[in-house]
Amino acid sequence: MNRTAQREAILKELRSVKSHPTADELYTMLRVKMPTISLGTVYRNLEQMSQAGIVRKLETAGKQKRFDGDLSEHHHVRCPVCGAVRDVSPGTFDRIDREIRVLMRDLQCDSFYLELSGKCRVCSRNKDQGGENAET
Amino acid sequence: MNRTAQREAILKELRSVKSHPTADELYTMLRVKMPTISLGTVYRNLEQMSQAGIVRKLETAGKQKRFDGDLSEHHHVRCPVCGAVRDVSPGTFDRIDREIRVLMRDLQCDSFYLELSGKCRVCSRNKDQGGENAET
DNA sequence: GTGACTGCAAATCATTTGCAGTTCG
DNA sequence: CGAACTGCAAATGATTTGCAGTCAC
Repeated sequence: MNRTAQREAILKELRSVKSHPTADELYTMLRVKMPTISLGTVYRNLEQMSQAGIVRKLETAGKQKRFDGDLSEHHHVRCPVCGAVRDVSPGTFDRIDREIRVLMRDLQCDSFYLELSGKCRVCSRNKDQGGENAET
Repeated sequence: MNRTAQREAILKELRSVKSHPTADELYTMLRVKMPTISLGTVYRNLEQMSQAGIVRKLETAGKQKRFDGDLSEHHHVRCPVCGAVRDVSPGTFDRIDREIRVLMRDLQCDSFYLELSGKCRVCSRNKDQGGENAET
């Protein structure tokens, strides 16, 4: 894998945010500093880097894939209304993670994905009920 | 919600299989008995019935949504190679489920989705390595 | 030099939607 | 009858791909 300005910018941007952006969001963010970068390039590099294990492609529900530059083991909470994803403090699930891994052996599984669902700050505030634009 | 032949056929078919089919797979299966049904109708009804809580739309990874006619609480194992989904025997995770629900309170979450990843029977057999058509 | 990479545009895939005609209650 | 529903075809949205030119090593 070669070293290119685009790839480095993508990785740097992804690592600098906590928002688990989609490819498209990342593209928008990147264009500020690098106006000629193309969406295709962003997709290609994210795919490539997640194959290489440099970034993580989240297996979230919702149609758009989200990416995470933080490779440490941790779980996510996804807002069912707007789709935003936030981290669960690492450690919170340590005990549970261990127990799950034990069961995985019997089931011949080698990994798992645990996603919690809970409204984000913004969407809880909008208590105007909330049947408008739900995802999933 | 009206009662229509199409909707009943969809529900019956979904309940009769253990495969967690995609809308498209269901469409193919249904055409045998009901050759004029349209894919749009299958999508519309699955969405409608999952809203109504009659069927479950799975939050699996992978681009195509999968549906489950079994409403009982249980988890799934997804084959990372072919995307097939199978059930984990109910009960297996009871203890873990309870523990997760306790943590959910603190995190202001109201549900969670746990998906295990493990090769299905067919794909494990194909030990011709397996880098061909992986999903995710 | 040449293989990896880029921007761009067109293609693909899953899903959704508009519409005109049907069916259910 | 009027609302809910259907088949069909066209539209949408996310992601992928082909291509011709460019850059890294």
